[in-house]
Amino acid sequence: MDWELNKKRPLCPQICEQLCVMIAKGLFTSGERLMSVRDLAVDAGVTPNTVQKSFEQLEQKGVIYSIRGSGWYVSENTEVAREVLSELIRAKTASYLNDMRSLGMTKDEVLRQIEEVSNE
Amino acid sequence: MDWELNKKRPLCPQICEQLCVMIAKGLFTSGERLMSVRDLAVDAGVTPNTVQKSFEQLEQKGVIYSIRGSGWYVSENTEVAREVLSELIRAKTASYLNDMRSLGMTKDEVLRQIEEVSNE
DNA sequence: GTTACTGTATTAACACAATAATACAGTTAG
DNA sequence: CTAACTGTATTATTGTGTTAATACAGTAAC
Repeated sequence: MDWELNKKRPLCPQICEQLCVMIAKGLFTSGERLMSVRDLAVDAGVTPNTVQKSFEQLEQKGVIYSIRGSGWYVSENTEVAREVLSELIRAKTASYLNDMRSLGMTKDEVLRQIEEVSNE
Repeated sequence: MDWELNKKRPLCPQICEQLCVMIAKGLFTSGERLMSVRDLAVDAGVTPNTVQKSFEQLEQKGVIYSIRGSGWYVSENTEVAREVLSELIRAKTASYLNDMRSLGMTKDEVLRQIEEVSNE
């Protein structure tokens, strides 16, 4: 699995995001066990510490849960992952639009820019 | 002047961006003197240190220049500011689209999302 | 029951952005 | 000339995200 983490952004939230995407896509089903903290750390090229923090944050949102000594598992309700993802997309879009507005761009100019950058 | 700096993002680049916007908009003309490092720091609510760094970065790009003991001035060619701004907008849009792609969004879904968030 | 895996917790170290407090050096206006 | 402004440089401190190296505790399989 390729994590292609962006080194310019904090790694912890990126791992959270990618896990949500995978659950939302159905790559992991309800109750399924995830990779161990240590294995995922090696796989993603980060420290176990960072993975542990990511898992804890997803746990707090109800996306996954842990069984001490056994592993981390996907929650019964995978809809939670989809909701977390939707909100994330909405927030990132709002942030992007806010940035563009600060740079003096109108909505139409933004849309044109997206078309332009898409065709590269 | 309201700087409305986003505290979640590094302040130095934000000051650079806003200055470019102002120059690009023609609020400052060629050869015009900018606010002093100290005054702008008070105005924007940051340290003189941060403003100094912002100015130096813009100087390196050819947007402004300094006369020691006198002040900072807008370059003769204000087109440079517009180019810097264009590239910034392009980079931010590319980064945003990359994020959306990582979150499993297609271009059309992104466009729809922008319409949706715009109407709030 | 032992071994090898799990999650969990703690402490130290590092890099980066920013703050804070100065100090030094050049300019400009009175 | 001098006083009050400029830009510039230096050093220390803070907060955050991350790495690193352990240690402890629970689970599962042989």
